[in-house]
Amino acid sequence: MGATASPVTMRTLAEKLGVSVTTVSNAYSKPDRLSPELRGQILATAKELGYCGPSAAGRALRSGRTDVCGFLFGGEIADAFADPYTIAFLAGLSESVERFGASVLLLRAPGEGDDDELQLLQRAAIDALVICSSTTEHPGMELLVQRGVRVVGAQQAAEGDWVAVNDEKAGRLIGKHLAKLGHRRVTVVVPGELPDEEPFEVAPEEIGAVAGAFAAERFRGLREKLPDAELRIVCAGWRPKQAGRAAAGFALDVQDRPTAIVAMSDLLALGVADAVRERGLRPGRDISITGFDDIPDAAAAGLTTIRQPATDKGRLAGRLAMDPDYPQRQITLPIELVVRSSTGPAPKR
Amino acid sequence: MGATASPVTMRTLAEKLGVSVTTVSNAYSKPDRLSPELRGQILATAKELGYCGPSAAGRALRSGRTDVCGFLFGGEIADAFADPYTIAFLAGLSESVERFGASVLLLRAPGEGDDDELQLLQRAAIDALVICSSTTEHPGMELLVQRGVRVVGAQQAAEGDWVAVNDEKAGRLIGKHLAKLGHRRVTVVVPGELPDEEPFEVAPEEIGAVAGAFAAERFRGLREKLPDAELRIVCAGWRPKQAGRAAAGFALDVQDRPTAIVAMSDLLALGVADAVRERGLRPGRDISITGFDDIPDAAAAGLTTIRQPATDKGRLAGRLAMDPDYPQRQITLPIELVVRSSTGPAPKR
DNA sequence: GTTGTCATGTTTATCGTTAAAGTGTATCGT
DNA sequence: ACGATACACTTTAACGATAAACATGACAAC
Repeated sequence: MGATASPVTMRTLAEKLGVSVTTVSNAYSKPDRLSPELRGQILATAKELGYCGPSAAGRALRSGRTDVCGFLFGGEIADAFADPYTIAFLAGLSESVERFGASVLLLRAPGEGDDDELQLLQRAAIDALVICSSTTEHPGMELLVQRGVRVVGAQQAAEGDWVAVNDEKAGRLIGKHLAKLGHRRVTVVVPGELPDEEPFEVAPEEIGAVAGAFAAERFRGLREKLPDAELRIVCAGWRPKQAGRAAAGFALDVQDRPTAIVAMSDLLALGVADAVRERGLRPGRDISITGFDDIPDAAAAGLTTIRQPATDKGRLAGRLAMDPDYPQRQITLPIELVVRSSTGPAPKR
Repeated sequence: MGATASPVTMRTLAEKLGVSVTTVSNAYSKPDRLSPELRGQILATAKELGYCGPSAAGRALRSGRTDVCGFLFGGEIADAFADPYTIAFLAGLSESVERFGASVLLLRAPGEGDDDELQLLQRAAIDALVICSSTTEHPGMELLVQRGVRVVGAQQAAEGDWVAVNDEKAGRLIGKHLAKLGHRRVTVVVPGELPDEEPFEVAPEEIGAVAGAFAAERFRGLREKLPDAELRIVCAGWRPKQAGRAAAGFALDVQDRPTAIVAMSDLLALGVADAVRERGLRPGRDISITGFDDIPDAAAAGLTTIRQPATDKGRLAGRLAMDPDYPQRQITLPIELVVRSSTGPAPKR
């Protein structure tokens, strides 16, 4: 009735049963430190009084653990989650984090000057942070680390924990494939922020800043296998349609169009393929297209791509995040070139 | 060096500046309660000492607020997030929750006997919980409410907070449309758990238990407008391919096949449409198909569907979740029948 | 001159839990 | 029969922050 929502705490239980609060606590977190009978009684009384386990706040404050793993992604949530790769990664992460009795907190990467976002990230109650976005460089990362948050990246680096693929090797695989097919004029489509919604050309030395270190690595590998090719780079935003427009503006509706387009993700590649077909061109014959990730749609679309184990990547990232004692802190996962119909010999002209 | 990570707290700042801890606290959470100069000093000192704002744990314990909104979804994360509707909802939710300076915590709905999942949900440090899954009925919901967590549903109910559409009306819209086109034999495809990976037929009175209350409501509306039609219900799992198999088994490869298939989501409808085309049948001519949600792919596929504002739904859910004073606690959003080419007159036979 | 109000702080008392150390009894090897 | 161990608890002391109430001086209103 008038009784305000009774705050049932461990103390309530302890008093009712005539035991110490610590014992109640142990009933939950250290079952082997009290007799099974007593533990049974405590749990039964808890159920009876409607006590639902140690309060997260109290536990977090005292023990320093929150059992929450942050998931940092760039850009808008709708864009990020539109990519099956991200979802597969998140699914793996969530699965493994769950095994440690923890949950995943969604966190948007703060923009350059965005102080609110930064605060949200800084103050977040998390034990660890998994970074899925293209860049591992983010404002305020050092503070997080200093705060004791384990940061796990998704790309290779000299220091820190990460689960990644060898992006340079991936670039080499694509480059070798295209070189063998005779391509000498290639346009690379990378993701990135579009200030005016318009795609723009990127200089090779700026590719890391625009699209992330992973793109720079892949480009390096590509260049290695196509040393004397004419390579251009276009930043195409995050969405497939934007990629289509970018391809149109910088690769399809130009004189001396490239014979191949290398997209940094399958999602972008599919957008490019659409634009190609709209112009009556045949992917793999008139122009070759490659993607990255090998999402399910890639197979259906016959897209040549690099397969990377997205779900495993997430799973391992979760493991590094939740288990500080896991020995191997830098993990490289295998990749594989999957050749389908979207690539073929460079047309002679 | 040997210095263990210094735990910089408000006290550190307070002592260094010779002010009270409360004042430091106020510098962060109640800026108008101290002079701007002092606040400036405090913040500057904070930066200098590497203090990154009030600890979430301490704040949560004392104030009772966590600035976290739970997002509860059913099934596997990969399945849930494969549906553009869910993502649009989540994007809206995330956007509005962010405006309140909070973040979103992913939580899986606990299965019947799954105690671990239940604990994860019960103990989660959240101020509010938004339920996106088909059912609002979940074990342990009362305890959450009792704990003071605001629960926001995504379907109509007599009590509690929700943001939803009128599902019965949606059913009527589809029913009326099909009735006018002369359909008298209709199979309804609903989502749900598949115990053996096999689709199965569902009795009308069980539809709520299998697929959720929303499906029952829609069926009721459908039945109202097709009073003397022959209606069958099939549970098809969560994925488009599963829906295709279900349609095959219960609607396409049977004698006296229905003239229309009503799917409870566009995702399922697209799976059905694929199965239909595989058999050389033409959607909208040989057999009519309807979906639900109006996801982007629906337009491309020419799918007749019910449009519902998924992102707005998420946004408003976030608002109800984070703002206990928001006056309207039960919100019905508009829907609209979008007729495309996947429906047409029932073929005579 | 008295009272009231405002701005700007401080003091005090927790929020609910767990780590660390301590207490008392039973069991065991020698 | 002795100290050593193990067990099953209890006591003590925080973890870091904020709500609520109280203090102080300035300034305005009457």
